[in-house]
Amino acid sequence: MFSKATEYALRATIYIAQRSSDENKPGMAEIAKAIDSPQSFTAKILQLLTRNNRIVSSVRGPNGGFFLTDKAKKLPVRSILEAMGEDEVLEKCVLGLKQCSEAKPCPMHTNYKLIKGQLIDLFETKSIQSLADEFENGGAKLNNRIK
Amino acid sequence: MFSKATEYALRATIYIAQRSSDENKPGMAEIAKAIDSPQSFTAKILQLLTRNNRIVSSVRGPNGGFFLTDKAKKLPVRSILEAMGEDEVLEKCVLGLKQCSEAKPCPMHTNYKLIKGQLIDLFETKSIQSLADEFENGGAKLNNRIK
DNA sequence: ATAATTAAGGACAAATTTATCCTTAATTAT
DNA sequence: ATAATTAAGGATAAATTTGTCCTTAATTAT
Ligand code: FES
Ligand code: FES
Repeated sequence: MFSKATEYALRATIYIAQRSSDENKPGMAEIAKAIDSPQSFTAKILQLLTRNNRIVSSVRGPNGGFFLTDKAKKLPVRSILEAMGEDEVLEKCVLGLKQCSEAKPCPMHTNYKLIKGQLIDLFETKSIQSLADEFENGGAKLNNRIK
Repeated sequence: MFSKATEYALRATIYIAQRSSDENKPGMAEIAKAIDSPQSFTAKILQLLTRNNRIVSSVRGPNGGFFLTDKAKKLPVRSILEAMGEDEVLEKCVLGLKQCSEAKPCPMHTNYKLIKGQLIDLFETKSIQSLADEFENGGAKLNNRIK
């Protein structure tokens, strides 16, 4: 559904949201290990998310790392997709027509639009914080390396 | 959601299902034009779908082209995804964990699994024929070039 | 039989995505 | 101030996806 880059972006952001505080900010090595992603590539992705502090914030130097402002934590998950330039996936025609519309629907449109609506709703309603909470409770994981 | 290759595969197969008969079998040029896809690339994709007549059948020579057997028309749309080696998209974890499961759910799992279930159901329940019917009725399109 | 037509298939090219590595800049601790 | 730490950023490479082109094989019409 999403590119690897966006998957890493989602997992990394959720991890940072849950693990960062004023005293403790996770760094690249920790994050990449926790979400099971290639470190250098994930670093590049966090650079995107950090531009203008749109989603993620960071500090350099000893004890530096990444964190989310309270404001950022309240953002809908969809804002991560937007920052990654991949949120059109939610609006796209499932058969790849140039636009998904009632006016010129593809043969799957009538059935798919219901699912599409729920997908959009999910990504717009759920906040980054709410996912971090699921992670914190211990019920949800951000990796599943075969043990 | 799907690769371009799979999008073309879906549109091409639906088009062939509706337009082919014993007397008239659409050829590559016609198909690519009708579904607004690059002809040579689409030809490669139809080669995949034609292997062992899994989904699409073909005949070479004058008045040759592509068609679907009655049996093939009854296949679920998911079988096209399978032939394209892309049906794991339906089962995948939305955050890219190696497996989507109740045992090790990601933070979106609880919400996403409902949508996922509907997606799987849609692709397993809908037949290629039923989509061809929507196209035939004229209500559904397989392209939307900006006119 | 011959020529024309059309899909099959191989080789290759372009574009995009994924990934690594190294240098620079900022910040902190000493 | 100096050294250590950590993110930012540039350059580049590898892998995958998307796409084209040309030759071959099968079939049909004449
Ligand atoms: S037009 Fe295809 S899903 Fe809406
Ligand atoms: S584990 Fe992520 S969607 Fe099921």
